[in-house]
This record gives sequence, C-alpha cells and structure tokens, in this order.
Amino acid sequence: MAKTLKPASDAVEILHRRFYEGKPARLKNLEEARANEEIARKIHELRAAASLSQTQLAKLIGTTASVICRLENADYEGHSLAMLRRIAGALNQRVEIRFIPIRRSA
Amino acid sequence: MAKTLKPASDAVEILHRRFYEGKPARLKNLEEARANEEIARKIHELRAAASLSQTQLAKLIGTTASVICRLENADYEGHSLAMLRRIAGALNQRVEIRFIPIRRSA
DNA sequence: TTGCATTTTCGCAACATTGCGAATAGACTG
DNA sequence: CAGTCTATTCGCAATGTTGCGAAAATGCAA
Repeated sequence: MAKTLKPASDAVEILHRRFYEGKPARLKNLEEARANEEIARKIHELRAAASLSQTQLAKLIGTTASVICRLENADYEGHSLAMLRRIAGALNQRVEIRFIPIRRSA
Repeated sequence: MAKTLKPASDAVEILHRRFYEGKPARLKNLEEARANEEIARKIHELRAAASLSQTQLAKLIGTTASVICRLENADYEGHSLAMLRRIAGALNQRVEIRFIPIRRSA
C-alpha cells in the first residue's frame, strides 16, 4: 500500500516545479521588490505623519538614524517583523499580518 | 534661534519615557507573544488547508521539516517577513502588512 | 556664503534567523 | 509486535539583520 499511496512526495515536487515555472524568478523578485518598496514608503509616511526626524524616531526605538535611513530606502530587502513592530510601537500602531489568496489570472 | 527650536530631542526622550512607562515591558511582551502565537497558528492553518505535511511544505519552500515545525511552535519568536513570504508564495498567497493605529484606552 | 539639522552611505562587529542532519516520540495500520 | 508517516527537539554552521560611528551630501535659513 505504501507504494501506491506514497507518491505524495513526487506530487509535491511537481507542484513545486509548476509553481516556479508558472511564476518565473524574475516575476517573483519584482513582487518582492514592490513589497519592500511599499514597506519603506509606509515607514517614511508614518514617521512624517508623526513629524519626527530619522534621528528622533531612531531614539524612540533605541537605535540610530542610519538604521532608519536604511529601512526607508526602497532598495532595502531586509525588513523584519521585529523592526516593523518596534517602529509601529513607537508610533502608537500595531503591525497586522495577513495571508491573502492570490487569484491566478486565467 | 537654534536654542529655542532645539529642545526637540529632549521632547522625543520624554515621549520615549512616557511610552514605555504607560506600556510596561510585561504588557509589550504579552502583545508580541500573542502576535507570534497567531502567526504560528496561521502557518499551521494554511498548511493544513493545503493538506500538506511539514515535510511537504518544507520541500516546496526548499527547507526541512524541522524548520516548519519550529515556525508552527507558538513559542517561536523569530518570525521573519522573508520566511512568511516564502510560505505564502508556496501556498499561493501573499503577505499583506498593515500599520494600524492603536486606540489608547482613556 | 556660513551655519545647522537632516539624510545618506560605508564598513564591520554583534546578534538573530535559517539550514540541516539525527534522534526521539506519537499515531495509525496491518 | 514491526513498519510507516508525522511531528518535535537538539546542536551547530551558515547566512542575514542590526548597531553604530564617521564622513559626505542635501536642504534651508540667515
């Protein structure tokens, strides 16, 4: 029975190939780049809305201006939940995370 | 002029103290703990909904089952955007991040 | 122009997360 | 019971993110 029920693993690998074939690395990278860009912009907007300089926000969360600058750079790809929460907390916000189904365009 | 407009830095530090005094470390940790717990649960739910074992999901995102197990552990505090995106991508979802204002209870 | 606050870039050490194998335990089937 | 799949835990190396100072660039006002 094991053999007839087993191919799950192979099926997973097929799915894996289909997923990455259907969504080329280039496209995936573009999506991520946009997402990071958006996060950078949101941080900048939050800070601006609070009328704080990078140095001021940095002090609020216990770091330096250069770190804030890095986070607000659209090319930065290292955003972490931990940092987003620190910033959100200092600006009286909370970070909400949601998984949203992607409609595969036919 | 500089001197009369300068105290911004001190004001920031006062805000800093007020923020952390009004929201004790214990409470802050509780909130984070809940948030992490929720993420762990969401990952588990997504995986279950896709009828995948930890090993299968691990293969989809190019890692091992022990890593998935770690992520689904409610006590895990190291969730990263990068990993959430990998999982979301493999399960045909995207990660949405929002900053939401906290109403300070009077 | 000078002066000052702010922003940006760079480098590297310190810390945090991930990768991964191996071992253990639980559930289920035959 | 053995056999299989699944889930969990541990340790350590590899990778990634943060901390932080210093210097240079920008913007604005006097």
